[in-house]
Amino acid sequence: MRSYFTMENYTGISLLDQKPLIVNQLTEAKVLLKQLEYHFDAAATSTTGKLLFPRILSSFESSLSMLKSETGHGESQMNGSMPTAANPNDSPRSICGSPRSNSNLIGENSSKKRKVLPTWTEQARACEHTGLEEPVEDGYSWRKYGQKDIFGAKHPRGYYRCTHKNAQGCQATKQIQRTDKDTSIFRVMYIGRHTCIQAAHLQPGQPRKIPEQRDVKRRKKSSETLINFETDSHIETKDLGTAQAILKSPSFSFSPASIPILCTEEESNSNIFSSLATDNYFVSSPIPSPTTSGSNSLVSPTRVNNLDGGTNFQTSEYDFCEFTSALPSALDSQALYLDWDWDSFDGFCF
DNA sequence: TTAATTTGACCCAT
DNA sequence: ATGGGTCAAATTAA
Repeated sequence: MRSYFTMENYTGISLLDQKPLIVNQLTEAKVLLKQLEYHFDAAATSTTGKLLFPRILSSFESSLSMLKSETGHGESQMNGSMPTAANPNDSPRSICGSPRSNSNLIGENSSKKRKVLPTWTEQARACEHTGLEEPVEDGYSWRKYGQKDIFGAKHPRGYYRCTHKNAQGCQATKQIQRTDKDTSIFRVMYIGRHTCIQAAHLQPGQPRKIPEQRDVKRRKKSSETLINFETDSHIETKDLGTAQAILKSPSFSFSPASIPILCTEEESNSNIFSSLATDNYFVSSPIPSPTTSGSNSLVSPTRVNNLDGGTNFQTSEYDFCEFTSALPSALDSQALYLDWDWDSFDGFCF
C-alpha cells in the first residue's frame, strides 16, 4: 500500500506538566492488566490472547520506562503536542484553515496557534474481491457527508466522517478520491484519529471487517467508499517537528516488517526508513491507521534512544488518549522504536 | 422507523 | 470570484 502521512505543526503543552498523570495512568493500567490476566482462564484463551498479555505488559513497561527516563529534552525538539482530539470543537475545518469559530485554537495564551489534526494520505486500489469498483473496508465505520467535484480532477471527492462522531465525539474524517491516471486507484486522506470505541476494539491482526451485504449494496451507490489497504503504503510529513513528534512518540512503532519506502522526488534524499523496509505494511501507533491491523508478523521489540540520550514524547492528555487507543495497533506489532539523527533529517516519507 | 446517502446551499480562505 | 469543505433537508434502503 502506498500512503502519504502528513502531520503538521503540532503545538501545545509541555509533557512535564502531565508526566506524573501519564505515569500514574500507565501504571494503573499495567496493574489492572495483570489482575485481568490473573483472572483470565488461560485454557480458554486463544493463542493470540495468550500472547497478548505479555505484549501489552511489555508495551506498558516500555512506555513507563521511557516516560520515567524522560529528561525534558523533548520539549525543545518537539514544538508541542498533538491536538486534543477529544475536544468536540476539534473539527476538520481546523485543518483546512477555515475556522468558523475560534474554538480550534489551542490554549489560552496569545500564541493562538491553530489546532491541526494529524493528516495522512493513502493510496488504495479498488477491491477486486468484491467485484466492485471500490476499495475494501478499512475497519472503521464511516458516514458520507458530502461529495464535491474538484477543480481539475476527473472524479469527485467524497467526504466521510466517523459514524460515531455524534455519539462519541470522534473527529476522524477521511476524503476519498479516485485518481485521474488510474481509476482503480483511490487516494484516501485521513484527517484526525479515531477516538471512538470502535478504534479501541479494532484488534491487531484481526481481519478487517468484511462488508456485509447491506454495506455492499449501499456502497454500490457510491463511487468511493471502500479502500484496499493492502496496496502500497506511503507516508510523508511536511514538518520536521511533526516527524519528530511521531517518531519519538512512545506509541510510535513499526510493524516488524516495515514499510515499502516510496518517496516523492523531493523527499527521496531524506528517506529515513528505507533500510527498514521489508514488506508491505507499516504501523504507526499514534495514528491507528487501518493499515495497522493488517500485519501479523512479529519481531523482537527494539528500543533505541534518541541521539541526545533522551526520549521525547508528545504531550497533553490527547496524546495519552491516543496512546492508549492506539495500543491495539502497537500490540499487533511489537514496538520498534527508532533511532534517528534529527539534526540531519529534513523530512520523511514512506 | 432508523440510519445512511445524496446533493444543493452555505461558509471560508485565497 | 472561485474552490474546497461542511451542513442539512430530502431521499433511499434495511
